[in-house]
Amino acid sequence: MVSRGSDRQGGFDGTPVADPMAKAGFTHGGFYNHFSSKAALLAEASSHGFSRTAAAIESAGTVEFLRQFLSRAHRDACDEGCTLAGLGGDAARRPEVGPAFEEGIEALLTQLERGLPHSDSTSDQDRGEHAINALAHAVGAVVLSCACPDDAAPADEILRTCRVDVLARVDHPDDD
Amino acid sequence: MVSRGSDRQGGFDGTPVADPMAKAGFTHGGFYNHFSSKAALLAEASSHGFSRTAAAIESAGTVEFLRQFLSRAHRDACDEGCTLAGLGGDAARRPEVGPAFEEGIEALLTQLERGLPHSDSTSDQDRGEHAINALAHAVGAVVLSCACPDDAAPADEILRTCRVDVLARVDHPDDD
DNA sequence: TGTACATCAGTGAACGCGCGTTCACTGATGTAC
DNA sequence: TGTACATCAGTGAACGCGCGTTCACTGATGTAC
Repeated sequence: MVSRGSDRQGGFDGTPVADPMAKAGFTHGGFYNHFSSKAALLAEASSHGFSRTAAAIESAGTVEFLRQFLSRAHRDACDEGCTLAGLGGDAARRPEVGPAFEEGIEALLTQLERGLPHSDSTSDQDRGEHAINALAHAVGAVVLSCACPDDAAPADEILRTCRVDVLARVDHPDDD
Repeated sequence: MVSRGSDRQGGFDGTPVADPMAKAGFTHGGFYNHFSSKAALLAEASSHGFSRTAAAIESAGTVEFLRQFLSRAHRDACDEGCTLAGLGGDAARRPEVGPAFEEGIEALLTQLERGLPHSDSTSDQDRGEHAINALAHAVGAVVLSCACPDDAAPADEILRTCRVDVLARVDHPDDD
């Protein structure tokens, strides 16, 4: 199994502003030419992350998006890439990102609701519930899987089991 | 809706060791009589948290535990109490807590697997998968709900929808 | 085309603060005799 | 019972470091004339 990063520290508090600046090829001094504060960067990164997720759903399709979301590759890249993975983390605690998250989650649910396969007889309410359940199930799987240490057996099993279940329910939406 | 804490900061990095010491009625100087480092406190708190969760399942029963887990009261108290809520957060990133999490999650899954209602014909594998799916779905629901700002509509709806679904599937384990 | 000036992204040194950690000290408790 | 001593939890001042933020400065780019 691929290691998910040798130094697992990171996170918002664990990442100095100098880091992203250095990665962009600059020194940290210029940071405040672009953001009013470190928290502002988090807010911007959050809504940008939601936009990218929305674009990914749009281009790959809802079902395929869920499949990729529940892949090992996505989980392993989660620390850097996935906005949703930060949901349970410090992001959710910071008031500055509240609007980005509210908007992002709501848009995400709407998009899933539209994109999920449904029979014609499915009510709007059921569609909404399916979207919520699929998203929560998928997010929980990734979060749980990420929480397991790299070499622990459950990490992959959780992901695999939930991928099978989420996709099965999405493909057969009218079982109860 | 009850506010989930006026200052949402907190988290591991956002909580000085002086805080828990003060809450216990001491000054921060004595901290190192009890823990070798701040990280050691996190590790101890994690495994203690898992123990409490295990005890809660034991005393309330699996189904009732899930119901409470997916209640507003539990979500609102999550910042302080729930170990699982920290899963997606900084806890998962710190190597020191790896063992506590691996052990805790595995024990939790075993306990759920044993406690979930099943018909006699259910295979061991299916039982295991049901436990994983229920846990991931429940964790994802709480994490998502926590990530929504206090007054946002989806916060409660996510919780309610997932509670209904998780409990329904747990009560009728043999639908597919 | 050339000169003067404004703008502004980027630099890197410095400031200041929060907080993890250390440490000399105090005072209470227990034990030996 | 009284005395001397060890132990040890707790105190609070101090240390040191990381890092968010500021700031004077540089150099490039654009514009007016």
